[in-house]
Amino acid sequence: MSRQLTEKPATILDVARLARVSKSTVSNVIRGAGVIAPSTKERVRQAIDTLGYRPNLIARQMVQQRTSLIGVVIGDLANPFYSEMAKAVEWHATTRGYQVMICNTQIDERRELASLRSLLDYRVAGLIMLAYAGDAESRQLVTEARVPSVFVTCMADWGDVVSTDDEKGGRLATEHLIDLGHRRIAYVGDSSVEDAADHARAAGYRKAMTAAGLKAAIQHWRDLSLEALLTGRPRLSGVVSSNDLGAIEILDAADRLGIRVPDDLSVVGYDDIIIAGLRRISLTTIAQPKDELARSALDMLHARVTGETRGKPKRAIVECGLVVRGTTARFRS
Amino acid sequence: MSRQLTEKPATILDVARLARVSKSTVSNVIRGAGVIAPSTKERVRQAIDTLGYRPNLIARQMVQQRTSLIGVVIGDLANPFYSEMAKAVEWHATTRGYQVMICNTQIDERRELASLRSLLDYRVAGLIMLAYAGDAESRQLVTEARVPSVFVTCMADWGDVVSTDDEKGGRLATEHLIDLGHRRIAYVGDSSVEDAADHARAAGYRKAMTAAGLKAAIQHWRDLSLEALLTGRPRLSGVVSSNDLGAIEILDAADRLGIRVPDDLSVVGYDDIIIAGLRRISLTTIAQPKDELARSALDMLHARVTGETRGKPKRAIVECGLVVRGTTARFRS
DNA sequence: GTGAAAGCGCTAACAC
DNA sequence: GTGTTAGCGCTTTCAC
Repeated sequence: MSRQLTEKPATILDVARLARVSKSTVSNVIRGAGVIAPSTKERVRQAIDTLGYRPNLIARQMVQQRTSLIGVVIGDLANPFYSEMAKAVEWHATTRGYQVMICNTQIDERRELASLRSLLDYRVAGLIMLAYAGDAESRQLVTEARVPSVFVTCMADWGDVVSTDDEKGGRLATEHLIDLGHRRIAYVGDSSVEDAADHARAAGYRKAMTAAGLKAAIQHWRDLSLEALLTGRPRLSGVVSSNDLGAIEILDAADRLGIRVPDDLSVVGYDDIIIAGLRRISLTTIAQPKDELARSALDMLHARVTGETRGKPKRAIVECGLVVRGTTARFRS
Repeated sequence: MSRQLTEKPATILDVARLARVSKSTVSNVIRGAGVIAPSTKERVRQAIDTLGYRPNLIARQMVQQRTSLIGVVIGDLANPFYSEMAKAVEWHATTRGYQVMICNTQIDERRELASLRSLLDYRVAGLIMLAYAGDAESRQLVTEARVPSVFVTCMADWGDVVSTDDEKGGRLATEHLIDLGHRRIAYVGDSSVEDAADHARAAGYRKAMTAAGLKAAIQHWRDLSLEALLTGRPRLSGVVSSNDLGAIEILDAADRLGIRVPDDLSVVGYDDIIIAGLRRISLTTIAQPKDELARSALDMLHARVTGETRGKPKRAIVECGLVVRGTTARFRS
């Protein structure tokens, strides 16, 4: 442990010299390969210890022609849904012996492209896409590099996908409001949610509305005055938001406009981010099981990386469920 | 761009062959080194394009004996303060040409040690510590590896430090309450805040209290019944929390106990995480300028990595400030 | 201006 | 059981 502090890290050759063996022998004991005489094994161990030697992963991966790096592409780290997912992904990746490289893209095509390029330049073994802006160039880049990719909570036809059943989630949220007696219910989409997921949730909403003989009204933040939505006539009594952050903004707007939640307005979110459970927010929402999404994503990716899975993109669906809290209540005219 | 999809990524040799030059020449045009005849330069460019060639960074960094990797050690990615900081750090790192490797430690010494080991095995050029459990073995590991480290919002005497003036922050928060007429004010520390920072904030609180002739009461979550704290006699009328998340928990507890904020109780947080600004939370707090902390940290680290700075650990302080929102009000008996 | 050659730290055949 | 050897893909002298 008492290497000179002025030296550069010890190499396998330093260890070999000190232990009076060849570097292959050192390599063998490190990797537990072949059969080595207990005495030499011990000598090597000693040498490794006194030098504080640690194998250079860059060098190892260079010769092995594969890295244990996983690129994680994220929409917005400051968005709790993404950061909570990132945490779960990091955990499951580390558990399987991978190291993650996280890139934050703000769902901007240029940044996504730059991130992907950088990740591929490092020869990542695989990609976890927590957000995908859907750029054609991105697609070409990744498919040409033949790097296994799994899309979590977002979609692409050229990689594995793991998500919850978004249509079911949208339906669940809507049916909850319908069951509570609401009739005028709007759906509000958000750009921070990937398009396909947003559409699926909206489709679930529409189905539930139609099945109940109600008129669907699908809105989008992009072209929406929250005030007009909430104060228009006839009065809305329920809102389904495509994500929790949007729902919380609706809560804010309602507070500002003197609309009481849940007395005058019921709101359902989507994601179940941690803060949705705060007493001050207490948001009814559709829970996405983040740990399971991440676990599943890493299982799929790992299977691709090892070659265990090959061929056509696969798809995994994990269950979502309604969590009833304080922002929804029975309709009162 | 039309490489066979079954091939492995093109190497510099493939480009050299196609352009009918040596690989050194290709290397030179890639790196813009030396003087190359425009015609050959063009041929090489063409070859690079048709092959979709991208230099293998692993190989490059192997020969250059240094990486452009930065290890980022985080306490808890699901904690908004950390994830907001992580976002800022990622941004500033990317901007300077680094790629980040994020490790989430839950401020657990064993996980921190494992993360650090992994990061060092990848030969990261530098380390940004957003949290530091303070393990002695961690310290030895990193100092022996001679990897520049900067501690952000946490402390160690063996690396550069960038933080806000925590004592001032604690003082500001406390003085705000005193100015509002509060007399019985408690300070509540939290384990998710690094010890040194927590202590400095508590010290600021104590100074302000003492200066006003008031009695300081420093508590810690670890050994605290929130109910006892809030309902004990004589009644507390102000609380300074060492972080926003803790402050929000106090808000929750107050709501639960029927204590009105800010009418019966004023609460000040620390960090100014995004959700503190939500109308439903509207937390008065001490703002840590996250972008500036991150920028400063990366400047310091970059200067170390390039050798521009050397020698004793440096220290940078960025300003913090009070943000008054809705959880504090004038004292009424 | 361009190329030949050495070598970064390691693994993996393949000899001995 | 252990050592020799040939690279992995790149940069970097140093000749020509």
